[in-house]
Amino acid sequence: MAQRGVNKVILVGNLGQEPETRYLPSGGAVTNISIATSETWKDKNSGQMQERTEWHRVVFFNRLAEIAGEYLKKGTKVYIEGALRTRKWQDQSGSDRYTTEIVASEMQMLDSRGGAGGGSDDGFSGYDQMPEARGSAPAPAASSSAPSPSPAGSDFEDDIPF
Amino acid sequence: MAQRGVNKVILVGNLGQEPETRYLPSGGAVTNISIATSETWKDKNSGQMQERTEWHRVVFFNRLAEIAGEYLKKGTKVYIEGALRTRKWQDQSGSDRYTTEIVASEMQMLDSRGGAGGGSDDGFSGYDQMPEARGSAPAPAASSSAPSPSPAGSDFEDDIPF
Amino acid sequence: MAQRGVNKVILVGNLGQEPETRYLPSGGAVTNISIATSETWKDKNSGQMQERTEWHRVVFFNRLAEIAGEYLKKGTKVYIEGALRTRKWQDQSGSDRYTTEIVASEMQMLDSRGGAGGGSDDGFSGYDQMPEARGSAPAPAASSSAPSPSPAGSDFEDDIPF
Amino acid sequence: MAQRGVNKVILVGNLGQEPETRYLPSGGAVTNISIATSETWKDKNSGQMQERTEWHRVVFFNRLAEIAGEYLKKGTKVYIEGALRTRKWQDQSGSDRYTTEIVASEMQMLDSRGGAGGGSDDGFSGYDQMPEARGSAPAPAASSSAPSPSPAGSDFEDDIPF
DNA sequence: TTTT
DNA sequence: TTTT
Repeated sequence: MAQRGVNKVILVGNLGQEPETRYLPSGGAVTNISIATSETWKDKNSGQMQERTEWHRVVFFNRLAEIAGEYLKKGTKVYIEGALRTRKWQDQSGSDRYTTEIVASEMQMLDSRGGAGGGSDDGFSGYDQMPEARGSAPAPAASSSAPSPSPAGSDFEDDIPF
Repeated sequence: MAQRGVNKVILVGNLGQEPETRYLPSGGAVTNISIATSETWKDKNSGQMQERTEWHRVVFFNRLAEIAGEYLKKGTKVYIEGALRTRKWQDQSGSDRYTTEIVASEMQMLDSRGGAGGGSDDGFSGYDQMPEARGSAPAPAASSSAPSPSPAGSDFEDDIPF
Repeated sequence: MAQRGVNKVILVGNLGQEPETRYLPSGGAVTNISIATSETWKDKNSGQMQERTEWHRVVFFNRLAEIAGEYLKKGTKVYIEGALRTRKWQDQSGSDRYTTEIVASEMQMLDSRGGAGGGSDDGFSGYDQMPEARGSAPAPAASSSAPSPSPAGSDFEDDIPF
Repeated sequence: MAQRGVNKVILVGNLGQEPETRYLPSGGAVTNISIATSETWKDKNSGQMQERTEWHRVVFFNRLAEIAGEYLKKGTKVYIEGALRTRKWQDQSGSDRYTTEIVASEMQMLDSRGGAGGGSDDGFSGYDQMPEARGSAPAPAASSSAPSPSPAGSDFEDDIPF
């Protein structure tokens, strides 16, 4: 609820594999995806182009997890906003391990209309059925949620500007 | 509630004057502040240092507006997260004018404890009483709100990592 | 070169019209685009869905301006990173007017490869020919430029992690 | 130099300990810091306030590394902008480990004037001597660098707006 | 109008 | 003026 400091991550990348959704004892959904970003540069010594791909583990909770699990696919390009979280866990030998993930609070699909006019027999056509959403807490039985910046009431007229 | 595209602004700057709070007919608070950011560079021709200050109009609604109106002061350094909104209005001659503002959805005071050891007889000491908050909609009688990134439930233990 | 405070804008939206490129006396290119972001919400009173579209003026300089002018088209979805700048100008009656723009420092095209394997007879296939770039200053005869986050040298091996 | 996708992190937090600077064989500086962000929330079941602190490993290269090593101290509040990078390394038993860090590309000190009028006998008074900077690549012998958004040339007059 |  |  309250934040001290700022912990914000913004990613745009493509899913490297299908999302994985599981359910907590509380019933809340948890979906994990892995998305890639990459950078290329020319090596100063060899003059050769180099490429480096970074993989990001992203986790969604609750309603966002359900949406992500349903609409995201391997290869989908997504915009993700979230926060860094490093989890501690034990490997088989009992020693501590740490994994850093992005806990998503917002997601938007960036691919256009489900594939150039063809196919998509599940009827999903891009932005029509929930391809964007705001997150909520992974707390037990938490509901989805989502307010914020948001529309001006009738007290503030807002027209097309320029 | 739903966003198509991303419209995000992040600012860190100082208030140029005292915040101004007013109330809508609905009872909701609206606070305006103006904050400065600046950049300096060396002019290529003259070799002289140049400075340019940018002023940003920021508007808060509802609960955030009350907090901003109460805790921010002229000179305060703040972190603001919000969205761009261009409002249309008419000047005295009836011609259209446009003003672009940042509708704040999150705010954090960045100054440390209440001001150089002196005064501050209201007992406010920096981070102790609400110096950070999340926004909600300027809709009539909207409540404050605030979900997001958020705490891990007991299903995910999270300790100090390194 | 030096920044006091933070002045950052992140946008993802579609161009409402073709980019407009012009050249400064110095020879530097300047490209303007207008991109839309929108939000929808259910009105509390009427229960009706509402939509509000926000239009953002974005300006590119120099190399980025050339790339934007060449590759962006009406309808293109783009990621933009930049800074807010409010310009003062005089209208025909000589009175002061202000226009707020986003001075782009980074741009990425988000549309996928010109349509699922078909067509695209101009040979442009998405990411292959410059659809992303970093900006530089609008200073006279400024060159393009662009370092930052960046690749790890051989001192830091970086492989695929998970 | 070129980015495919977006990999951006924005942090505001305090250093948990003194920065650690070392030098690569190439002569380039590398500074590591650890900064904390935290969030508090009320537990739904117990009604108790909970707090969770997240620690972020941040690494600076070259010129930024020198500045960070010189000016940042334990407790300093900083704004960091950077990119996520997961490094692979081997522990003593030879098994693979991964560490995720933020490679800083921009840094700003947010603490005000060196301590409320008192002390600071090194003469450092906040923003006067390099408390903000942009990063460059960790490549061998890389120089510092860094342009971007940036000042308008004389072709664009930019005055105080409102 | 801030801040350095 | 875009997009869904």
